[in-house]
Amino acid sequence: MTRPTARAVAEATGVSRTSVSFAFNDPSKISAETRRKILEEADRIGYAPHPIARMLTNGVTNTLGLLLPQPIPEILENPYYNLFLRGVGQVCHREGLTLLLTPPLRGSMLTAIPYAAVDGFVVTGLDVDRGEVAALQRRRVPFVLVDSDAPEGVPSVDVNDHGGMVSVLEHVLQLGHRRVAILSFESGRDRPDAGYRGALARRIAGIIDALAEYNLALDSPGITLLEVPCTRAAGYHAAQQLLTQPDRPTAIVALSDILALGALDAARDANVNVPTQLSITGFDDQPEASYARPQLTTVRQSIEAKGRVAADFLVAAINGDVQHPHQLLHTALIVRESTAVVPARAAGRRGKGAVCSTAG
Amino acid sequence: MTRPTARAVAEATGVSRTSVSFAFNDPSKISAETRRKILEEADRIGYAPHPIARMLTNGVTNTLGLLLPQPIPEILENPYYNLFLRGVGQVCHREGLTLLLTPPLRGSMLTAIPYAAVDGFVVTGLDVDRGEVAALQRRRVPFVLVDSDAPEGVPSVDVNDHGGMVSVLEHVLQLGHRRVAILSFESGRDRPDAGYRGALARRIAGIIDALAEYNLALDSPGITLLEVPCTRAAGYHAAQQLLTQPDRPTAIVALSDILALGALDAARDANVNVPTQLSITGFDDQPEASYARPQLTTVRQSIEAKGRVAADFLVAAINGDVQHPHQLLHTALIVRESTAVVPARAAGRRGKGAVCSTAG
DNA sequence: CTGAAAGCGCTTACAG
DNA sequence: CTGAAAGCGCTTACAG
Repeated sequence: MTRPTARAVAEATGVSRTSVSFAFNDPSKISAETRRKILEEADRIGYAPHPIARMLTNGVTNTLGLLLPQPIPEILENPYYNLFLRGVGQVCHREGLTLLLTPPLRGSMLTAIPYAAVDGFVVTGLDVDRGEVAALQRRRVPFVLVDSDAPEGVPSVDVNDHGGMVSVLEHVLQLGHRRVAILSFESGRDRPDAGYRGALARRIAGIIDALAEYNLALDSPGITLLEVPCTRAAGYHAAQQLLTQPDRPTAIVALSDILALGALDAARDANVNVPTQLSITGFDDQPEASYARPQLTTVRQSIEAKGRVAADFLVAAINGDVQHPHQLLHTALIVRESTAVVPARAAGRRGKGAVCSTAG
Repeated sequence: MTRPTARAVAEATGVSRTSVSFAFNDPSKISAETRRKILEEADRIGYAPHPIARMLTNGVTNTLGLLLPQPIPEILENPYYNLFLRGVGQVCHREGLTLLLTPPLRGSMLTAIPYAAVDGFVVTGLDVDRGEVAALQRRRVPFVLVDSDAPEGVPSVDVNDHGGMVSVLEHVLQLGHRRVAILSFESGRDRPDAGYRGALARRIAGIIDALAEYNLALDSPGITLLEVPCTRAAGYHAAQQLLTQPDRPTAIVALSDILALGALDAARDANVNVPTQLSITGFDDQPEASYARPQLTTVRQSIEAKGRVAADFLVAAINGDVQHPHQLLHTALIVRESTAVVPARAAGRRGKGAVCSTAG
């Protein structure tokens, strides 16, 4: 019942364990006949070199680790990660590597690291504030940071979150919308006052800057910021809430397509026409965005490219490349069918409201 | 630049390597003070026990392997695997395990096995004909077979493919359809004459049985069987082809939702109304099936449950449970909006065609 | 409570 | 072309 070892093959074949190893790893060092005998016996008893012993000796696992911020089932619910995984998977395919999904252990991403048999990590969703990067560096394991705030000495991949957010919000404001709900995914901050980090921080900054051009701010009347879990259902419920408010928003700017699609569902069920009565925008440009009806106006980023570039950087780092490349991928505003000029009635109401408040 | 070892910690702290190991694995065996000193030094130099050395010694990896029939990027394009992975992921989460995605190595699933540092494999999409199972068994690695033709001594999980297929095809035939295109995903057979295997074989058998009730067969006039890659695009193109035929089918029965959704896209673009001019059915009941317009009539199977049960069985096998459970999950016909009685014109034409052929 | 020693299963210079 | 030996880094009975 116990696994066959090289010793068993060696004894049955009458050769040394060295020869058995050579049969698998360097056939040029033994005779063809010896090799044939060894492989035949190995096949017969089901022997293959123990992968872990081999990894220990060779110091190579041929496995890329993907350090995740949430348990695997939650990660896979998010289409974002599906695309990201594909990008990483492309590199795995090209390089002949396996991919280890490494969720947090006892609630901590860092704790999971020393248990993973990998050559390096692609790190996504890490809160990089409190010494996490330093801890990672001390481990002497190659890694690449994605969508974080990477310090100089660490390879990293990001997208132009700030620019993307500015462009979509400008688009909405140009259409005349002034009652705008920002639908954000949860920040993963420990405390509400901890401040935003990484990609989300850059998107929020983009929102603030775009609003400022119109003399608005996050706390201006008519501007709302909601944080919800990053699921279609959460987008649905948040939008449902918003649509029942007396002075409901004329535009919902979501920080993720999945949230925007949920909002689209809610509008349909509430018989609110998009875009004539309500504009909705997303972020990501996932395939779903163009399958939706109306097709979603959104910010395109190539999530797949992000995964691919991150894995490329990791492979380079594993191969001893001492560069620490930072790549910033571009974003682009994709205007489709889900945005339109603010409804006349709402614009009128807005005017009236402004007069009222001036009078009051 | 080299990784710190237990020896380094031991020397810096003035204790033996044994004590260092105990500090991490069995604190009860050393004094609290000694432990504190060791952990402090370990943290300072970034030491943690080498995961691979630990795996070799302990004989446990805390990793589940998922043996895949295609490269990772292709797998992730298929929403089926997303759901399946979630099910497996749930068990990983519950048990505190990581998940290794193991694609074929040099084109072979079997070749990939001896390189993976895992405690066992969930095996999906394996062609179980030619001794693959025997090879797997000889390795003495626990594994669970999914959607295959598992022999008695091997844990396995399947769904009622045959019954599901019978019920959906009966539904379509009862609605009067006699020009029916079966849209199948590719079988992965080496040769066209190799015969179907596993789940696909059972579905095809279900089709044949349902047709037989109506005195039809796969090669009856009006019945078509197409094999295409399992992607939305392939479903689209296949349906596009079918819809331009002179005697185009009045129903498309797809063996997968993703194919059916592609067919739905094609019908919309060809201005063919579903279901009044064309009925379309799927298989799986993925979330997309009910988001689609019209909502898709399909066969429900719980892909997620399949993954979960398979992983449960694997965990049991790893824990030395010597049972070899086989589980057959149920399927159910879900009638929604994409099926309707055969169009009168087509029914008429069919009648006329029959008369003609009799006359001819 | 601590330490010297064996063992997990392999690979690979090195000597023959 | 083949074999004895060291080493990869750890864990854990066992003796002190």
